[in-house]
Amino acid sequence: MSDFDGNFIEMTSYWAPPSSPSPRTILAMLEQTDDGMNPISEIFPQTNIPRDHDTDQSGQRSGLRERLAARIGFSLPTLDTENMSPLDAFFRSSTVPNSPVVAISPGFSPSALLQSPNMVSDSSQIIPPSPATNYGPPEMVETSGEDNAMPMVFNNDLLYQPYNVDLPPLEVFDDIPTEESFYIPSYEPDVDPIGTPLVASFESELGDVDPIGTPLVASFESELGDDAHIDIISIEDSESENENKDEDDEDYQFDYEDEDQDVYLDEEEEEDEDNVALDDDAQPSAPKRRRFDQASNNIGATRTSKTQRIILQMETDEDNPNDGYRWRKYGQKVVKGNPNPRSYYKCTNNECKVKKHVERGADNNKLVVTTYDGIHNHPSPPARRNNTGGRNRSAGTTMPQNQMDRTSRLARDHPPPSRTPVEMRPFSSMAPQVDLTQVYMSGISKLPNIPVYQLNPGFMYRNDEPMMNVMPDGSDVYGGIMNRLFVKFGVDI
DNA sequence: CGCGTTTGACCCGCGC
DNA sequence: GCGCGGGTCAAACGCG
Repeated sequence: MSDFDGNFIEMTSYWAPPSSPSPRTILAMLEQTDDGMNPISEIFPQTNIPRDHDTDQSGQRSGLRERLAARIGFSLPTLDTENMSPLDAFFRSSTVPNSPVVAISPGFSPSALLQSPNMVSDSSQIIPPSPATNYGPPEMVETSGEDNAMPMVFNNDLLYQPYNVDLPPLEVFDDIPTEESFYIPSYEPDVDPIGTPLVASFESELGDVDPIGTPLVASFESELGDDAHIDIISIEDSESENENKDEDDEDYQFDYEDEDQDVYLDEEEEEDEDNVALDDDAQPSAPKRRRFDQASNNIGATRTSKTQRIILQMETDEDNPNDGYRWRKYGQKVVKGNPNPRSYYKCTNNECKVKKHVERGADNNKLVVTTYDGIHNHPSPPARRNNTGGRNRSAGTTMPQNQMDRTSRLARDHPPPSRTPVEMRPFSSMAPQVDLTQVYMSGISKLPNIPVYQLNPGFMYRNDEPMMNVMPDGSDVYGGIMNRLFVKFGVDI
């Protein structure tokens, strides 16, 4: 089965490092009228991505937009990136190519970056990282229009790692490759001035109903407040068990190999074992997982979709970092290879099937590995400040009422870190938080040096009132984009 | 009392 | 077939 039939294509390695365009350049490309989804090759003319299986179309690959238009008979409207302020400012400010440090407005959350995988549905949009963004000293770029701009550090000392994006064979777009693997940079452990390099990996699967979905993660401000910085290793879509199981297994295997090989580059040697555990946990869990929602059903046993899985590793003192959504813990288990228990959470939204599990690294207790499974079909819930009940733990996200007590069990393995109540964090209770959804939607996911980023909590919270700068209509922009992208396709978003 | 956590039992898939 | 291990359930529990 060719990739155009929904099979995966592999593009994991061996690309010729192109020069890196600045975000501005990319944005400019994206803003091109009538061509909001330019093939990456136009942006990265030097891009030379090997295609193992799609030789048939490799020469004629056009942008997603074009192909979609060709397939469905109408043209995809261009995204109005002009209205994406401060995103706009964010990009426009990035006038220095390869700048590892980009000043952005407060309120921007890195979380939206996690939402990008679904958008990268065209292999032609794959943008390999630029070598120019590596091994060089960080540069700071000031935003010209934001008084309260905060630096968002895009790591510049990076190792290339495979960045797998395994996209599902959308029925309507069955001629679109479903898996893409490209490289994103990751931290060089020794050069991180802040702390131990973190690794975050994304695994994504698409839900059948919601090809894109709402932001899986609203924000990670809370983590950022705790010496958190995040690395994104990979984004990949993994088809859940059932149909094409054999093929899935193959895909998994392939991807695992990639990650095993590269993810560990970020980790300390002595943590390899731990990483293996994490990786095992992160990926094969899907196939091993119990039949999906057997009790609840719609998707049920005949689920043909993919579930988006995003795996983040970050350093934070929070056991369950605020990501903007509310979660209910439904289980906890000690998994093999990690003395720290893994906690299982479900999104508290009745109609949302998103789950996540959180665990601390076996060797690094500050390392929190959060695996999101699924895509939220709703926006992040509003803050519940001063709400009835007034339970602190309910403010915006899960904050175990007895977090401190609960973690006492963990304390026997490691001293309890100082934890700041979520509610006391500048962003935590300010949901829905504006995130980088717009960035993602407008193509930032294609930026070579964006997926791996580092946030300096000090900068993040420099402002006492960061939310004042949050883009007030972020959700509208997001919704608008969603509509413009999918409404015409008849996709229920 | 409401809401969320805790925790042991159970389910399920996988590998041997 | 069996054991292992990850994931889930659901009653009990606890906090405000």
